[in-house]
Amino acid sequence: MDVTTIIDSLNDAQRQAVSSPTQSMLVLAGAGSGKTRVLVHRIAWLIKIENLLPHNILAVTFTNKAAKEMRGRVEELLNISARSMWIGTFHGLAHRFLRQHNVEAALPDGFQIIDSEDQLRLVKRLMKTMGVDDKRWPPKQIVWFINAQKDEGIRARNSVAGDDIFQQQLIEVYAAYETLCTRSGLVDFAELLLKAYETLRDNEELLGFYRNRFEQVLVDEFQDTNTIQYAWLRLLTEGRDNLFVVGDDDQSIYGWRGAKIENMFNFQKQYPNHQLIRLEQNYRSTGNILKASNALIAGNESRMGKELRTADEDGDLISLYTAFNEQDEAYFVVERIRKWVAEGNSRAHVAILYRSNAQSRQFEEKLMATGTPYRVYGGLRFFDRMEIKNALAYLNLMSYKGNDAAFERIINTPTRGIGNKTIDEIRQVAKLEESTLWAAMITLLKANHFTPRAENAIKSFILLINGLAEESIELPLFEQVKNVVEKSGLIAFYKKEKGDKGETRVENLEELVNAAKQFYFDENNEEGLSEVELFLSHAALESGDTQGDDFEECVQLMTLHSAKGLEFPMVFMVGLEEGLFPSQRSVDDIAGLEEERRLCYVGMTRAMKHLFMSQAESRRLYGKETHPRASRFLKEIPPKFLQEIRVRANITQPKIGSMRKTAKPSTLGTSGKYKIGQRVSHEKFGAGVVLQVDGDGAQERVQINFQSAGLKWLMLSYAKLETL
DNA sequence: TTGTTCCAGCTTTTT
DNA sequence: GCTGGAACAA
Repeated sequence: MDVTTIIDSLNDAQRQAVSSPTQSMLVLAGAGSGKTRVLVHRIAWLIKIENLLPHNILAVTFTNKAAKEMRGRVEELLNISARSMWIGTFHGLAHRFLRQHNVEAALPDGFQIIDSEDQLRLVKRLMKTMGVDDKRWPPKQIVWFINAQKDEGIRARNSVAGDDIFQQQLIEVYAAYETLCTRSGLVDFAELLLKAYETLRDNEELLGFYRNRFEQVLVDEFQDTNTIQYAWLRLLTEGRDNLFVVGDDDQSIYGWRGAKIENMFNFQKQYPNHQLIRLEQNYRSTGNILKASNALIAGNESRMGKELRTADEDGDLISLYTAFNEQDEAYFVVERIRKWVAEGNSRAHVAILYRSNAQSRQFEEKLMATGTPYRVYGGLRFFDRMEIKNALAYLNLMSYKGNDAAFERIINTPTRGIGNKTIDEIRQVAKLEESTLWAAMITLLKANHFTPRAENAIKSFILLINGLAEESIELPLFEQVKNVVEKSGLIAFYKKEKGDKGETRVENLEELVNAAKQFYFDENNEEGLSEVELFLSHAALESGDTQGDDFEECVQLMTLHSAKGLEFPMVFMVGLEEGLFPSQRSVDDIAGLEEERRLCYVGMTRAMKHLFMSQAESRRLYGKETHPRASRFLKEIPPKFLQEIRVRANITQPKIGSMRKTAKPSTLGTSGKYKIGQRVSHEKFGAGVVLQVDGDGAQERVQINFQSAGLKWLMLSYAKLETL
């Protein structure tokens, strides 16, 4: 292996970043400038040229997907196994660290991870037993407070409220929540980070060991780090000056969940010997798109300064479409996509990006009506589904009886006659005795407290859990899962649920067994976990990708946030209206507005060749017709990069007063052919009855109630309908 | 224990 | 205007 394989394919700036000796470095990597490439090649350089062992490298990312990709690419480039290298997410690495040092961290051996949903449930429960008014202190807000405190490294005991009663209550719940988690061996996401930080900070030996071990610490998406993550990185690299961070202040879009863009500025002060490298060569977009993006982001005050260049030609101008309403907007977008596909292009190369998830519906409807395959990102993930979480709760409780979150979840799921009253009694005793729910249940049982009926139910519950746990010892993972899913009665329970829902749930449970079958168990895992434990941690920390990856042959729909890191030849940014984008809730302060502008920048820089931006003059929002003004961002893009598209020259724009009519489909049935009540047949959906007619000309569509396929809206110009 | 009805709330998301 | 959750009734 010689140097050339590692640096030949790089440009000057990239090469400089990759080939410097181990030291602190800040790589300002613009969109599409080969950021991941630099990280991968940097690691390769460290191993091959600086002779570092993979074991001596720490690389941190934000998503599992990024971590996986980086490891894979390093292995591919060097043709080695990088298994001993610590590459992972902040949470994943903190988890591994805590498993290895659970004694020092004062965590029980089998501690378990809870996700945000379980966290909220616990807090709600807790507030009820504490008698906290959930009107004045909405549980969501309390959870937000707790996590924000933890992100800042503040424990309940260090939280200061002063005379503020409201604040005092928040802290009181925080403290109680901490106690509850400690007692039941539960660790939430923020806790993983905070606990890892504290353990390292307070244990000189450990700190010395890890500082010594990691010759270079690399961080991806540094602009997204929060206070505690940066503090942890600083601990690890203090005195060594070996922190290599890559980030882009212009793409910081997660400030609202604690990311501190200031970390980038602070880094420059706190690592005075660092080298600063700017990657400004863009390999993604054509000239006009890039120049327009540069112009937009230049409107932000707090930036480190960076201007992307491309060797590519100017290419298309950005197309701007002002739609009459959101229907029209969706129609326009879908039409353009159809045209593009008809010209022989791939659907998978098209993305529709919106500010909020609710906007996807219009596009889905139109795509569906035209029979265009599409995929929406960012829905419920596999491991987040109720039925899956219930099944996992059984496994959790079996391996750790103290897990109150799991206990609450399944004590009466499926219903087994343990009602609210009984559970409340158990909760009371648990609170009184400061014990776990499981222990409280046993106490009450021994005290002959329950009515015969409840007693029976509880006994059989205990028998079930213990029985499952015993049987499991001998079984391979997937058999355990299968066993649990069947014997817990979950399958039977969901089979009874009517409609497709129950059926899907049963299928998902079967899929869970499948997932367990395919789960790769590394017996020598550094966490030192058993197969089930590892599977459960995996489920909690990697609940399944929502990030777009395996692009099937379909149009990609996602929020601007989830588009970060991706690229598409053709991009539609929709809903560029004041109040929507920038969001109404961000326009009040400069920081919020700048983040929105960065979001817009992120969206624009996703486009490789064709960028469309659209707005609607009228939009239904929360059931009300609104007439938003064009987004300020559209005005911030120099007009020379824009080209207005007018496709409705021959459509008279209705006056504002008459707009309501268009929105109310049934009043506007103009079709001569299809009247309400008309029976029709469709080649795919079969026979049905026309319920509503809407729009005219090319936009005319009808709603049909199909006997087998249910309600559908169909565009008349595409749907092949026959009157019966 | 389940089904119904009412009511609040309503960016962005990973782990 | 829709949805999810909680309160209530049967």
